[in-house]
Amino acid sequence: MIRNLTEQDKEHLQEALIKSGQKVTPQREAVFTVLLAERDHPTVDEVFHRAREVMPGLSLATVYNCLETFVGCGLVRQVNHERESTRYCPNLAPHAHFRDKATGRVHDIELPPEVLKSLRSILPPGFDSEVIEISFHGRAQAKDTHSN
Amino acid sequence: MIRNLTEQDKEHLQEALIKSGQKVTPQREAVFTVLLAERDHPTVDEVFHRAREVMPGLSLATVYNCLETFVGCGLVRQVNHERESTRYCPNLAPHAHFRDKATGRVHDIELPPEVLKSLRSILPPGFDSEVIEISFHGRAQAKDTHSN
DNA sequence: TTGCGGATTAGACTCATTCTAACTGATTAG
DNA sequence: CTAATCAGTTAGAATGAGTCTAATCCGCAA
Repeated sequence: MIRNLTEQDKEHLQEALIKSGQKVTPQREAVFTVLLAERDHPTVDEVFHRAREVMPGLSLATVYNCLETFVGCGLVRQVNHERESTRYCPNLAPHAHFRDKATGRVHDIELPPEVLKSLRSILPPGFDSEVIEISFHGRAQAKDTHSN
Repeated sequence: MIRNLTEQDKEHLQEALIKSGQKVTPQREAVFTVLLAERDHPTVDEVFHRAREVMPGLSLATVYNCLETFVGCGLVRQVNHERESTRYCPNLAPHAHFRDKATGRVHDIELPPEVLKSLRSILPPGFDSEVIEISFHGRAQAKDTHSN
């Protein structure tokens, strides 16, 4: 299930870490591998259990640390919905999230630049936004739209 | 600072509560009054302390209960930002939120119908959304834009 | 007056997340 | 080499928002 990182992914990880002055460690590789393997917006706990299958000694604190590091160097995004546990997503393209009321699943919704632009345009002068979070909440009757 | 409800607000509260089969109580009036008095998106704790000034015996659990009731009957909206404490907002018109990085303040941003529409249009067929949450995060150099 | 049911209360509890302090292991300095 | 340094990891304790529980309150109807 959890296959190894491709050379490309490995380089991507290395580059991002080194660029922000951090090291590549086995734990970070394991956590990153888990994130890429199944892009279903896992919680920290889910990442923890999946990564443990590959690296049994891994601690929860480390998973928190790794994920925070990845967020810090722009490798992954946090996804929050109401006050549920934070989920993580390696999709870096600008996108919104759709939270399925029935299943709890999170789907990525592509966000065309013109929509993004029209959103930015509603900000009054003097407001400068770096991040825009958009999340839908409702029902999806879609078959398994690979949630990414 | 905390003035009493206007007749109109009182009726609004009564109507919403009764319509969903619940009672008007002094506690609910107090909490609602606090929400209308200062529309700065207070946390539960802030509401609690403000309401206590007027009703010293009020318990935190009741504030949670009241706010949940209000959300349930559509009197107020919850505002969540990342995993910080939930905030409450009596502005019912469709609007987005702008979270000021520097001050932590939340400002309401009017949401024109055409922008809302363009947002809905990015959902693939089969996705049906009842709620859309939009939150900006950045810096506002605005003077005190009455955060509502 | 008695009983019923919704509302309120204090305090215990949960659970995601953060913190702490000890430990590890690689790299650098002497 | 050997020691010092330092980022990263670890287990477990601490935090804190929110929820649950069980007892009590209170207005209303029989």
